[in-house]
Amino acid sequence: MLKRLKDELAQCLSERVKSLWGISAASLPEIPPRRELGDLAFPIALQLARELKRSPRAIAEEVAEGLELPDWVLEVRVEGPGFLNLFLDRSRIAASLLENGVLQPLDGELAKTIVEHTNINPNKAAHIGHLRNAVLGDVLAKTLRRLGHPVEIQNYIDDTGVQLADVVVGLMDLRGLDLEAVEGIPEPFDYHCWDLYSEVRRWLDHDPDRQELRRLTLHELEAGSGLRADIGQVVVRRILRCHLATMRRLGIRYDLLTHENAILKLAFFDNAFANLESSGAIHFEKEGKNAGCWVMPLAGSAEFAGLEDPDKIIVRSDGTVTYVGKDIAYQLWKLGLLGLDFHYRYWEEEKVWQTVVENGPEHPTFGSAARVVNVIDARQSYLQKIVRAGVEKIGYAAEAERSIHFAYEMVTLSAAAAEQLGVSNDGDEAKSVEMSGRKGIGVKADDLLDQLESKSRQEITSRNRELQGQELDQLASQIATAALRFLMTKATTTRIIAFDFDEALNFEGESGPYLLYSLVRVKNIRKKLAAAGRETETSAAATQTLAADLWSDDLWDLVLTVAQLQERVEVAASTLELSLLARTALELAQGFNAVYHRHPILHEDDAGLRAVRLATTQIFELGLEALTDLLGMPIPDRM
RNA sequence: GCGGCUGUAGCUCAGUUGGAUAGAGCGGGGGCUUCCUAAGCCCUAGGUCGGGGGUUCGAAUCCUCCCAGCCGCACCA
Repeated sequence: MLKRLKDELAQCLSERVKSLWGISAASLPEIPPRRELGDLAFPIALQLARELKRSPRAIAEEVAEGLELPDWVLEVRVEGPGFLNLFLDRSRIAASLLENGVLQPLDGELAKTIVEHTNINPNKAAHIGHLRNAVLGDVLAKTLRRLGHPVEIQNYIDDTGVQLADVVVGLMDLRGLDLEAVEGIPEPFDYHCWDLYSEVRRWLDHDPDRQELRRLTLHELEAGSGLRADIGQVVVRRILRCHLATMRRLGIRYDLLTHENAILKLAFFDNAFANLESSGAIHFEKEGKNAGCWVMPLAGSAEFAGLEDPDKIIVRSDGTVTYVGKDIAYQLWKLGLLGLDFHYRYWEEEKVWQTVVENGPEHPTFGSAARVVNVIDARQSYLQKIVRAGVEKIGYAAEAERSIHFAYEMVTLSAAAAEQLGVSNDGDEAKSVEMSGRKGIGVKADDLLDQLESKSRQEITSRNRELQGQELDQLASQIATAALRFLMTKATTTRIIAFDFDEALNFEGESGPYLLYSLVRVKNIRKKLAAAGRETETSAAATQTLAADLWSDDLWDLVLTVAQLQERVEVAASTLELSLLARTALELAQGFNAVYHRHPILHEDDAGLRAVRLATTQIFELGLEALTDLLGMPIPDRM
């Protein structure tokens, strides 16, 4: 809501400047650092000082003199070097937040967005690096939906790749298991494969002749027939079930699982190839080191300046298609430009749609989005750029523009975490260590969640000794989920997270539990007020009539932050910087906890003070609940 | 070599389009519980914003040159 007020004020000011000096000037307000300076600050006089060759303060004075402003601005002052500061009608703004809510969908009909995330290779347990991807993707999807975008969430399953092939080789050739034996491996199957994968990698490296087994397996996986393909299918199904269960612990779900084998079987690439060839995006190389390949030239585009090899191979000399080639075809499908569709089947046990090769039953429409956001870590920026360039070269410049790579930095293990896991970091005491599925180095997602739940349980029982059983389990799970999701979202996307056990398991300070705790406090206040027979809330109408001096700066600060929520959520969604949501949530909780100690409600006898504190508490709750909802943090009833 | 990211308190990090006294958490020191849950609050110490130069009324933020670290630049994904 504040945004509309800001725009209106900016308009007033620019008209004022125009009438005074005939200059067009636009100035957006900032929030002054301290509340006694005002609620909104326009630096317009500072910007004009040069042009008008006058002191900023004098300009500001002149603008302020006789300035007509909307009636919810109570006072205008010139402050500091020449800021034009405004004081707002606190009761009115608070009332408006209670009346209209704190977060509205955007205006107009919005086009469909596909958010693709998680994309874990189905050959081992998920680790905490995968969690960063899934949490960011999920928070983005939730945020877009809340803003009114239709969103389809996809999870891409590479069920024909080398990683899967290696595990199949491990099961069959290293362990000597048949189909039935693989089915019989006890849970947790993903943990079993985690160990097997690193073991088979060593086994393969040990004797180069064994590479032939991998090649054979890969071939069968791609063809989709043979015992190796059958065992591969079992592995994919079992691992996928583990991954979906892990993600469900975090409240993460998908609309569609897209399987690579369907892309191959349905010959998606053939269509894409025809487009790539006829548009001249790729050509057949007759000589040189890429002889026999179909390549996409990248030279000439500034984006790819300075590459050693300016040509990207799309079809190999043996006729097989590279990852990038398949991904271009898939991206075209997502944008509705391929002219082919998958078949679909509903996976009953997992309650999710997945792509299949044969004609399936009635299904919802998938794909064909106006915008596609691929959540993939920053190491793959180069490949994502090529995919985008491919779409563009075919002639879909606008669609390429709406193919967005949501890049984020990876999760590594802090030096301390590496040491606790017994992983070497090359003798450098302070160095963090990259995780590696191939080497079996990493913290498994379920292990971390278990630890977080155990810690939560311990904290809860130390305060609520009577709690046990299902209720305790649920609270512990909620708190663990919140802790983890907050941990993954509070970091800015450009920063590598060096995962540390102590930090992750710390429930104090800048943590998910800290946020939840402040909301639980609000619930408790309401319970106690009800028990004492007092009003449990202040209505919007009553808030509007509260005397201005009841709003102390600390209460008002909280309201003002909530008033900025809409703008911040919109910025977070459009810039893909979701840490802004987490930071704002933290700012609210910190503000509230301070207010909580200074301004008791239950034990305050003055009705006016009780009303204004209660109104502030309600507004805080609206704000923080909106944010925790976007962050996917469940709110426990007690802690 | 080319491209991307990073460098801010002992540690982990925020810092909106250049603005008012550079902030938070952890850790350190000190305090707060007959009163809505101490997963909390308050006080305190701690800074050459990697370095030099420049633009500006004003620079952590923009430009430029250095220095350091991480990532990427396959007929792997």
